[in-house]
Amino acid sequence: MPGIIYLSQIKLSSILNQEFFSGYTPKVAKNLLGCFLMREVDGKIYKGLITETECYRGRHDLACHAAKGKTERTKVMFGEPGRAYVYLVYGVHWMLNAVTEAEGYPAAVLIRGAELRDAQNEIVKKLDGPGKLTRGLKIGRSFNEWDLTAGEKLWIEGGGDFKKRKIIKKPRVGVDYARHCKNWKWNFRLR
DNA sequence: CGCCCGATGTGCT
DNA sequence: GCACATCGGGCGT
Repeated sequence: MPGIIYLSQIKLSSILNQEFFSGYTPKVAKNLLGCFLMREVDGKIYKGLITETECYRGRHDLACHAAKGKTERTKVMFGEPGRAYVYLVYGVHWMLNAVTEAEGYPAAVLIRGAELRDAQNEIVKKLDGPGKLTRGLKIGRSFNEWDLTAGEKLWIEGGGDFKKRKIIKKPRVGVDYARHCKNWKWNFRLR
């Protein structure tokens, strides 16, 4: 299992499992802050400390793609938690989401920002924006429906002391069309 | 900082 | 066929 560090039987870092993703989406979105988005490319492992996430939840959420029902594109959001939902916006940018909640309930967390860190945990590059993030980590359509809990190619590991850092809540980005839902403070950012 | 607009897959008509 | 989109880079203020 890649990336797991054990010290005197204490698990310091671990791959997030399906149970983690099966929770209430705003809570999962907040808990993902400070976790590490891991990506393996040609045998090299890259890690990004997640700094910004956004919650999309249920058919009643007009900003959520599932509000328009289950389609070929959105069906993965109705599936099992812990899968990746990857789609294209504006014909240019790939968006990486983690599917959440119980199977059958459509919801996901959009990963909007991360800090690429080296082995010394120093910031190498800021991937501040969902499109920049997928470009920086070479994530594209092939990862749609990817099992993020398997610990291969693309997965997420629990963070350390991130809960001590303050979380800023704001309305979601780019969803002005979503009527009353656009005001919901479901964008979460680490300060 | 704000505005503009490319570039194209998706879903509806 | 066509309107619209979970954006980002570039340029002007």
